[in-house]
Amino acid sequence: MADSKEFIYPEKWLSKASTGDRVASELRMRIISGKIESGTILSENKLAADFSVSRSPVRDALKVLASENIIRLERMGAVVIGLTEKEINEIYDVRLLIETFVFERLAKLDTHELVKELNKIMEMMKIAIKYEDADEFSYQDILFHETIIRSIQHSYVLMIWSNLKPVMESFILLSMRTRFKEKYEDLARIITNHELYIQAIGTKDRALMIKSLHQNFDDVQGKVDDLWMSQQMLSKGVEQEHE
Amino acid sequence: MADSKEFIYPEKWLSKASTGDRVASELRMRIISGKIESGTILSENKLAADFSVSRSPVRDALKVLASENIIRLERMGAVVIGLTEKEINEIYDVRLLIETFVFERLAKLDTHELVKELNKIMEMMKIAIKYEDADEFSYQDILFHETIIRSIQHSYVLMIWSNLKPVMESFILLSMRTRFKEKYEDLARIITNHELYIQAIGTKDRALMIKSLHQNFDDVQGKVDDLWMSQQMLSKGVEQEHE
DNA sequence: CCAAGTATACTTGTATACAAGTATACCCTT
DNA sequence: AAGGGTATACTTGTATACAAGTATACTTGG
Repeated sequence: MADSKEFIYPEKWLSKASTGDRVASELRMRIISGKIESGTILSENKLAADFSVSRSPVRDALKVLASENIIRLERMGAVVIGLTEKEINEIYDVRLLIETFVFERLAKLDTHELVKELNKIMEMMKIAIKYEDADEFSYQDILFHETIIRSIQHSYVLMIWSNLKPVMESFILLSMRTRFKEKYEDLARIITNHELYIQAIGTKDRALMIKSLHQNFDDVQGKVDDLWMSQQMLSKGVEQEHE
Repeated sequence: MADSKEFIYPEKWLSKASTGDRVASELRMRIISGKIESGTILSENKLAADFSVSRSPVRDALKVLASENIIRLERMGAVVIGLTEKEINEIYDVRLLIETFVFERLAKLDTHELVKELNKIMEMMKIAIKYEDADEFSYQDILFHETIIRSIQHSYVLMIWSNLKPVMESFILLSMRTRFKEKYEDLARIITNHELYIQAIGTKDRALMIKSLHQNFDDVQGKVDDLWMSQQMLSKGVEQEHE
């Protein structure tokens, strides 16, 4: 899978991944970042040639991306859907839905171990900030939420998360990379929000949980939108003057 | 894909399906019905031989079933998970989650067309009962809920439904087939519940909606359990005397 | 008889080949 | 010149071939 274009998905996250997974991850990033524009028609043969692999892993990748709702498989070619503001809002609807569900379950469980685990992740996130490692920060951020969701051991809620995760991951990865460069001060607030979330879980304070959840979302959503749009503009070849 | 064993998934639902889809549908039915026991290890080669197809469609099928959480892909072979009572409860958790979400959205929309559409489906269901067509009844039942979910045009909620649907479909299909034979009187109550549901949507009466939803679930869940277990027992080779 | 190492018979993942179907473009006829 | 039909260059879906890795079983040495 050697290729001329540089890859934007972290190599280190693909240590044990199959070629199909690699193609899927990279395509996903290119679609979500806007490098591949919404509406584009992807051909299995063309992609196989681009990535220097056979059609088999490409087919696998397209199936995966279709199940994530960022492309649509049609008779002739796969049509790129991408992430518009509408889709981003929808994703957060679903996250809100499952995370509140998870919280209700957690209220009935012993959350001691979970809180400990989450605190560990927080430490990791802080170190990632210190060393300006946007990818690592994103990884831990995703892991944070996944840890919470896994803790209730609900296979079908976990299934929803698994379907959402790759898109979330790409989205967060891209926005964090931008923030680490342009809005470094945002990160402190993200940390604070997560700490509120942990506190809510520890004390089983529903009101606090809802608050931190919304704050988290508003933060990510509202503030990110600008970064987001600017990044998509950027990728569409609109050159920015200010060096 | 000619085979000695008879298929339990309705042929007519596969009119335009690929071989991979056919294999997936049939395997799903066999797993959920208990014909293939939980814990069984499936091999791509063996399945390909069983269904008289190549490995390609079998691979596709296994990937689909894995995404539905009824098998688990491992290093050597795919392990059948199946549907225990735990999974069934979890599925209904998720249905409750998304259907209540959908209802909240519907409260803000004009539901006139939707109600009309749902009434049409109800008529179909009644006719299916009249002609004792369990498969058609199941089809319309699934369609009923899918129509409601589709109506709010939320692609990511629809995605959740799409992931859940095949398993739901198989489950409902199996339990309806049993009911049409053994508990024919249940069907009238199902109709009543659905009519309540339509009424709730028409009047946007949340309390009524919750009530009919729960009634529907309690009905399907509580009462079906016996049928269910008996059916699974049956398939495990426990021969019943009473002809 | 037991242990260790090798050989074998599996497994999955990727590549390639082939068949069937579809849209496009070109050519021929009117 | 315009319309219809055919040819072609695509597309996807399935089958087969091959490579790399893993568990099991057997054999061989102690």
